[in-house]
Amino acid sequence: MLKHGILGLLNYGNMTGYEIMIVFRDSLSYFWQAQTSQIYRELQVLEKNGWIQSNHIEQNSKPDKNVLSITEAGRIELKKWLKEDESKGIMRNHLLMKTFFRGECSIDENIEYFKSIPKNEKVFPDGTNELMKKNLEYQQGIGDPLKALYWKFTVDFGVMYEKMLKEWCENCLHELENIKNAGDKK
Amino acid sequence: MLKHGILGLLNYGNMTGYEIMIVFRDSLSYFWQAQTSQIYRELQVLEKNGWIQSNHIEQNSKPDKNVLSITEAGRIELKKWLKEDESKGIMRNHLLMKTFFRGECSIDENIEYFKSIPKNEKVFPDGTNELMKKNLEYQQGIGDPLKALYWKFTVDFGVMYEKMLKEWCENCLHELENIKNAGDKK
DNA sequence: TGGGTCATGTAACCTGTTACATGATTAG
DNA sequence: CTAATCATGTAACAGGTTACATGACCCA
Repeated sequence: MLKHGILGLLNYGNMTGYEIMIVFRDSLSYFWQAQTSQIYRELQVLEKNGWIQSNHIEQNSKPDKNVLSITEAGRIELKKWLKEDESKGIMRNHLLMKTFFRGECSIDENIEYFKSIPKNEKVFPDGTNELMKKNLEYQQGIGDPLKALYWKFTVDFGVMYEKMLKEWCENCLHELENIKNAGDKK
Repeated sequence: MLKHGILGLLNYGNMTGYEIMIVFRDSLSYFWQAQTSQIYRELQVLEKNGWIQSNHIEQNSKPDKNVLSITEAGRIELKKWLKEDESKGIMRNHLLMKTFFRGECSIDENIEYFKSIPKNEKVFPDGTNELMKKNLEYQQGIGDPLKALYWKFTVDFGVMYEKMLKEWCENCLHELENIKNAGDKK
């Protein structure tokens, strides 16, 4: 999946491993995190597969760099990946795993727990405005507003997710407070 | 994370690796999938850490089994895990990664794409009723309705998530159809 | 002179996936 | 007779995390 993410970015234009890392950090990190170490490792694999080419460029006053570009085989692979619908529904939600076992804690502790989630589990730590600004920058780099639309869709998802999470916490809190009050009256 | 999930289940009662796999498949798989191979490997680590004990039981007419039980050290570890709030917001959304790069496909293809998502990305492939039934069974096994409440919270989350996903797809479809119609008129 | 940016990675480890292997019983 | 259930795993590989290493330039 990361392989194809990198491939997709290189399809927009040539980049160094470092620049790929920046794009991940600024624009994709709210739904996919990638460490530099992982990016450089995947780049080796992508090159071995013949999906990308690297071009060593010497620089003065800065370290040398490897500029990566997507190959024709890489474009074919990218299209192939976009067409297939795995639809495996891979989900690994750390938050729910912890929630599942909260019965071990007291109701008061759990009320605090659900109050803290919307604060801690922010999808966009710097807000969506920052992200939209970056989006616009990249859009100008790409030059195709239709492509940027799909970027926006993923941000929309994040916004809706954050809202849903807040609602869920409120619902859970109501139920817990009802139980607490019922217990107090007895 | 899987380690602590297993620990949490063993805290409800003694189980074999096989039974842990069943619980994952029937009750947790909509937010966490675990292969048997992984479960057995983690069980070895848990035992090495002194968090669980295994008790070999010979059976006639069935293969022998290892019944696992949580130790005092395991209970302490479980509580510790529940208290700490990593709040790393680890998110790795395959769906959004693919959406992000949909600009490579035509609008018509993408309309089909967003129509297919609610069908393919079902959180509960067998519906929530099945899950609630299982939940009730386990609840009777545990004997504590308050603990089952947190199980229900996680199901609530799944229901809300599925609903949100559907809405998101509809929003995306509207935007795409507007663009398509604007293009047709020209 | 110290921290941030640019730019590259390696090594060890942990976690998750896929494929394979065994073998008895039981229900259709 | 065949498929499912019970019950155990191993091996190899893929993907993700953490820690470390290097080094120059630029700005305050």
